[in-house]
Amino acid sequence: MESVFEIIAEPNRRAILSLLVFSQQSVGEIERQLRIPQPTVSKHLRVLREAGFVESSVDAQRRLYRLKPKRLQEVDAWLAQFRRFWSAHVDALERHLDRMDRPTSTQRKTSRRRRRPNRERDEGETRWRSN
Amino acid sequence: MESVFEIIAEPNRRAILSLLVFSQQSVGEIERQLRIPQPTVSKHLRVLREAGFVESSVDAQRRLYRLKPKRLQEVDAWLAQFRRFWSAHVDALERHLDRMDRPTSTQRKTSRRRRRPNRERDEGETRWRSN
DNA sequence: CTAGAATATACGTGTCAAGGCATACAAAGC
DNA sequence: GCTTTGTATGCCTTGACACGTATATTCTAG
Repeated sequence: MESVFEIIAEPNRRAILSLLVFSQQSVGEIERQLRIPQPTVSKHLRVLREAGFVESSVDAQRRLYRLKPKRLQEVDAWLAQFRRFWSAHVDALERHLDRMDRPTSTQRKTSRRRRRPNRERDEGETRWRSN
Repeated sequence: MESVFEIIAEPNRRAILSLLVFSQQSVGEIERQLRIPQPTVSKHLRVLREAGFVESSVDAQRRLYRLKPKRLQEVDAWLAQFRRFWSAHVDALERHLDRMDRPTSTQRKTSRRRRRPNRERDEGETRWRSN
């Protein structure tokens, strides 16, 4: 469980991180807000701390945990490689919509655009180059 | 294994996604580039497809897989809540550096700034408000 | 010094998913 | 038809890891 992604795969850990975005919190506060048993909270905090997502300060018997940005930025960095793709994809979608027949008024007469082979949706496969 | 984060927690799956950013690929091509046994590749592709990360087209006996942006954008959306925090944190760091003694030339004489209680590094806790 | 509050850790258990291997399925080419 | 190529699936084992419960640790207060 070293990788950033395995760490944030756990829903409770993500919840904890989301909590800490606002301000530092003690274990008990986290426990109460998220309704998670205390040992579970402590274990997740340990994982998060050892992974460098959070750090803690001692305040009497309390421990205050707060966010550290570095590791989450790693996720952001990994995601970066796909951003180019997104914009390209959005452009393609727009071009596609532009090519589509609009069911609005002032409809063109016979200008049927060339149909794409066949478009079956979601989870389906698209037959492509079967020539 | 429904959540976006569990899906991308698997290193091979992340590798596959990174590959597909450039262009669509057949199972065999992925297998050869990543040096992963073919059944493993197929299983991961199945997971990715059912989760909506990729889609496939049939090309003769090949299947060409390509990226779909939506799910990865969900990760980006989750990450968004932390971006505010990052900039705030960077600002704080800058202010901190400004307050620090610079070990450069034209050094002040005895102006030792107040030491923070004790600062033990990495994984350590910071003693805070123990008064 | 004792009681209690806040947090951490240990241990046992169940679940789930990844990987290896064999095999099934499908289309192509001869 | 049969063989080859490309891909999917089934079964089994193994290893993480999350959780619950109990207990240890540490600090405070009185």
